Amino acid sequence: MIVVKMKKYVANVLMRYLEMSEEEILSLLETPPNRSMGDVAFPCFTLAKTYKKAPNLIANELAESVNDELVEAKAIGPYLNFYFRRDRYAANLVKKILEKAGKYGENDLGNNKTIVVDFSSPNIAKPFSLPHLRSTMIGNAIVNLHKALGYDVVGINHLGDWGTQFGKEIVAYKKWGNDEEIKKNPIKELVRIYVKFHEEAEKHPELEDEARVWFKKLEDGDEEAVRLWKWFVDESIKEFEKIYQLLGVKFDHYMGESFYNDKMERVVKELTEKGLLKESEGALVVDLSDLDMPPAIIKKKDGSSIYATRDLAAALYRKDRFDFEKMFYVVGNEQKLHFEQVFAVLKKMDYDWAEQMVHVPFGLMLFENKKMSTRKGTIVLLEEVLQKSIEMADRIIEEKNPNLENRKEVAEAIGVGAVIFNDLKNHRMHEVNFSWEEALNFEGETGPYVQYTNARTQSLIRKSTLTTEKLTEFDGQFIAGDTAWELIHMLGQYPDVLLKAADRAEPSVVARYLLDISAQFNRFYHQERIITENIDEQKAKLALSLATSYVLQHGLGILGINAPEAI
RNA sequence: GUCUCAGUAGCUCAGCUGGAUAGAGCAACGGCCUUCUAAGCCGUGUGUCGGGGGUUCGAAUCCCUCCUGAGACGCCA
Repeated sequence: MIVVKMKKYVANVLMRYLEMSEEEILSLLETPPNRSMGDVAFPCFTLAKTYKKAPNLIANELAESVNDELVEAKAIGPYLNFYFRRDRYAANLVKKILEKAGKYGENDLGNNKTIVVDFSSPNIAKPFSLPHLRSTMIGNAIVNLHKALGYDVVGINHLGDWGTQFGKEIVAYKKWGNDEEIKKNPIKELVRIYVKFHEEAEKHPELEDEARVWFKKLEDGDEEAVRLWKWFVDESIKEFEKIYQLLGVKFDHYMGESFYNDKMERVVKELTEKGLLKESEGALVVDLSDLDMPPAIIKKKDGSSIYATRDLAAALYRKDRFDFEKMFYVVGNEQKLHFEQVFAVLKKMDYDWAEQMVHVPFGLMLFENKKMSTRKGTIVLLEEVLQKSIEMADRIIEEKNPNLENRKEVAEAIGVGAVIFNDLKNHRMHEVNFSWEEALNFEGETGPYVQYTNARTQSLIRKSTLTTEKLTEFDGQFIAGDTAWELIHMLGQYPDVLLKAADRAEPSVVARYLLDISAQFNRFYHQERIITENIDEQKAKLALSLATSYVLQHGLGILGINAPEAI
C-alpha cells in the first residue's frame, strides 16, 4: 500500500480501537505544532464524556494498545500523537510523487462536470489597470485549480463593452476627441476625453442626459453610434491581448456584455410572464423587499437596459449553453449586493440552479490608501508595473547570473511572476494597498523566491550524474533527518492544499503553501549536502529534490506563474 | 442611517473551519559563499490577537455589543 495522506492512515488505524467512523476521526485529527510532538495528533477531549474518563488517561490507554507497522502512538497529555516510521513513509511518498510526476496533487473529483468562471472583465475604452489584475489572476487560478481537480472549465471574459459609459464616450469624442491621437494611442486618448467628460459634467449636468441619449441610440442600432462603439472596442481588445499574453492568461470565450443585447428581451418577457416585473418611478423593477434588498432595476425609465438585465441574460444563456454545475463570478466585493440581487431574481424565476452560482468577491486595490479611479486619473497601469518589474528582474540577473541563457524570457517570467504572486499571496478579501516597494521586491515571501527555489532543485538535477529515470528505487533512511522529514510531511499535504484552495476559491492557500515548501527545502539544502559521494544517499536526496520541484512547478502553474529551470 | 468586509509584532500579512509555548516576511543588528545558484541559510521579538461581555475542559478562531477604517445601498458596472 502506498500511503500519501497521513491523517487518513491514522484514522484507519484508530478505527480498529474506537467505535467511530473514518469521517468522525478525520474531523478530529490535527497536525501537532512541531514534529517532535509527532506527525498527526488525536485530541482525546471529546472522548472524555463518552468514556467518563480524563482525556490524558484515554490517551495513555490508547497509546498502549495501538500497534501498527507504519506508525507508533505516544500519549502527550490529553493528546495521542502518532509518529510515522520515517524511512518507510518517506520512500513511499516520494516514490508516489515521482510516479505521478507533474500530476501529483491532481484528482478526478470533478468527474468532467462543467464549471464556468467569469473573470477579468475589463472595461472597454479604459486602461487595464492594477485592480483588474486581481480578477484576472484570481479567476485564472480558480480555472487552473478546477482543471487540476478534474472539472471541465469554461473561462469567460465578460468584457465591459456596453453601457451608459459608451454614451459618455461618444459625447466626449464628438466634443473633444482627436482622431489622430486615437489612432496613435487609443486608450490613452479615450481616457483623456472620458476624464474630461466627468469634469465638464460637474458643471454641466445636462451632459449626462446627452450621454443617455447616445447610449439609447447605440442600443437602437444607430449607424454612427455603432461605428464609434465598434472602433473603441476593437482598439481596446488589441491592447488587452498584449497584457493577457504577458500574463499567460487565456479565455475560452470573449463574450462581453454587448453579446447579450439580443438576449435581454427574453429576460423581460419571462419576468413579465412570471408576474415579477412592476413599474416604479418610471422604471421596470423586480421587487425584492421580502428579502430586505433594494429592487433590481430591469429597464430604466428611458427604456434602455442595465447591467442587471445583462447579467440575467448572461446567466440564462450560459446555463443553456454550458449546463454548468457551478458558475463563479470573480468580481470585486463592491458588487456583492448586485450579485445577490441577480441570484435572488433568478430564484424568483424558479430557477433552482441559482444556488449553483457563486460570487467570488475580493478586496479593493488601493493606491496610496485611496481607491483608484479612471475618472479622477488616479490609476496605476498594469503594463507599467509589469514593465518595471521585468526591468528589475533583468537588472538582478545582470548582477547575479550574467551568463544566463534565455535571459529575456527568464526576466519576463520573474518580473511577471513577482507581480502575480504579490497579488495572490494574501487572502483575496483583504484590501491591497499597492506599493512599488513591495511589488518590486524579490526577496522573502515573493514569487521569485519560489522560482529561485525551484531553479535550485533543477540545478541539482543537472549537476548530478544520476538521471531522473533512475530515481525509482531508493532508501528512505537518507531522507529521514529532521529537515528532510518536515519537507516530506509538507509535501504529503499538497493534494489537500489544492482541495482547500478550490473549496474556498482562495489562491492564497496555494501561494502560502509554496512559500512554506520553499523555506523548508532551502533549510534542507543548507543543512544537508545533496550531491554526495554515497550514491545511495544521493539517489534518495535527489529524489526528494525532484519531488519538491514537481510540487513547486505545479503550484506555480496553478497561480499562473512560470517556473524557469535556471534563473 | 442600513448592510457587507476588515482590525494579530514598528510595517505587510499567515494562523489549518475551537485545541498543546500566537507564527512568517519586510525593516534593524550580528553571523554564514576555496564544496550542490547568497533572489539563500542561521541568530536576536516585553504582541492589551481593536475594547467589553458570553458559549466550554479549552477562544485570535464561534455568539452578542461597542469602537475604528473601507465599500455598497434604483436608473454606472
